[in-house]
Amino acid sequence: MSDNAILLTAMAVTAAQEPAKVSAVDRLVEQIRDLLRDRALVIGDALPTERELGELFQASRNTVREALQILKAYGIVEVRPKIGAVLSDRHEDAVRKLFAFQNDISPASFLDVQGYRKIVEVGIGDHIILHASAGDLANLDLVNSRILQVEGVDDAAHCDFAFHEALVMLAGNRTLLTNYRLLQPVITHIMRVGKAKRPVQIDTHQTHSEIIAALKARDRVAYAYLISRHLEYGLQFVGSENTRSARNG
Amino acid sequence: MSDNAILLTAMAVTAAQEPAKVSAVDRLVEQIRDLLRDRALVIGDALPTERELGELFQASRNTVREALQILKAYGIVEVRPKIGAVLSDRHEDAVRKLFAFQNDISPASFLDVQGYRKIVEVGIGDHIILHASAGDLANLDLVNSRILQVEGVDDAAHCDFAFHEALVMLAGNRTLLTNYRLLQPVITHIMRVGKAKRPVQIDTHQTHSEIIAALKARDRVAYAYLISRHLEYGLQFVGSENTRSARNG
DNA sequence: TCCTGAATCTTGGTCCAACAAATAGGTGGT
DNA sequence: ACCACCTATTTGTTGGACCAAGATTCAGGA
Repeated sequence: MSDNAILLTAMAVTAAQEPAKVSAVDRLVEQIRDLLRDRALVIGDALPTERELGELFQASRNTVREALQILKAYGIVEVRPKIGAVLSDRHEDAVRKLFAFQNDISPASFLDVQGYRKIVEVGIGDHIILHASAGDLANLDLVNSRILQVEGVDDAAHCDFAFHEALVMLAGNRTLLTNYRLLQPVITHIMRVGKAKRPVQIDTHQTHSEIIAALKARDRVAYAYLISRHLEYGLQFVGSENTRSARNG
Repeated sequence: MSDNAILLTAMAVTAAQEPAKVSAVDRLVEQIRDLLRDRALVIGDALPTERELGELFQASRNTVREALQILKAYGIVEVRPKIGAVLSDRHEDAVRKLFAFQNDISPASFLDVQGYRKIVEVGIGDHIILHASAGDLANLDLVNSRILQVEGVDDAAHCDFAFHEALVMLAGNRTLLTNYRLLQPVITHIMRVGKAKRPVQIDTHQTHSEIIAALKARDRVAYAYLISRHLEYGLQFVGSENTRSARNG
């Protein structure tokens, strides 16, 4: 139940040193979060109206609105006209958006992200080989087959990502999966750039198939080799790509 | 009826295609971001005052303030009384805070996070062994030695984390390091819980030393074994640990 | 001239009142 | 029972007001 409470307490302790001088807006953010917890609201439930919140916590409606903007930026609530603020499940989207914000995409970060993927996707090989069921691997085939059925560069990139995401899923670690998904905008962007140079759906599908085959054969050396080569292969197409148009969305 | 349905659908489609209806606050957020880019401001530079921004973009000061709250939540700007909004480098902190928000801490996620660390910290072994200089490894010794000089559980946990962070740093991948740091609150919390049961600074220092020795010997098998055992060792102390709540004020 | 300290001015923090826009929910007609 | 309309409520946005704190200015003394 109060797992969040534990975390919040820990965060508050680490972020101590604050001499009690806190703005009304920040106070309201905390109070509204407490309200959510106390009332045990679930996704979709509505908060009190802005005026009610203001009266409840002795604050002006403007202050309430500023607090709600923060909660909204955090993906905790969505505000709809006439309805008011409702509890949202957009945390992960908010985190992803915010994370992508800092990654101003440059050729250097292309290399860096691919290096990250290499560490992760090679590293999970052992776990997949030891724990993945035949059904899991068949599902990989299914996900991989989708890339043959799409046309645009955009869809192909998403299918490509879906395959690698499915791989990471098989590692059976939620933390890793969450972190990997954070990079989705960057990774799909890399894939788009690569596929824009030359449409290689069939090649991609073939390479993915070989990777799946290595997993089915429980051949960890082959898997590590194939996935490494696969990730390095994509790099040659993102050489000196000008990506000044890094808009998030 | 079907006519109406078709009409409504068409309207919905056109409305969806056309996101021209955007709130003034969101528009301001974009405009201010454009302003930052156009003026090529650097960290510490000040934005125009709230009143000037309002006049510049034809918006009320309250609207400007709501936009600034969002930018502040994103860690892009910090607002200091009398100075105004200044460009901030707290973006990573904002991401970390937001990320920690969604990750509840439960025994299950303790296990999960340790599993993540195992994948990552084992996975980077090869790179460290291949690329780390003698100076890098000497620096590891230095970081490790600090754990002997602190007393409290809190400081010990931070030193412990600093060592593992230094390890990840040696992987030479910024993306990985950023992701690893996202978990800092959770990881240090795990460490605190473990160390609270029994203070083991000397043991920790000894184990870290053995890990460094394996790296110095460029022995990848020994490294993988030692780091795995080290991470698994910590798990036995976080069995059913919860009750540390006690809400702060 | 240079330093100092007080007066002043600017700026963010908060609140209030008002209006516009949107829509949930009721109301009445068919 | 269904549908179009109306109303009241709620968010969206604006302009203005005041306060406290800090930056700026400026006068006066060494």
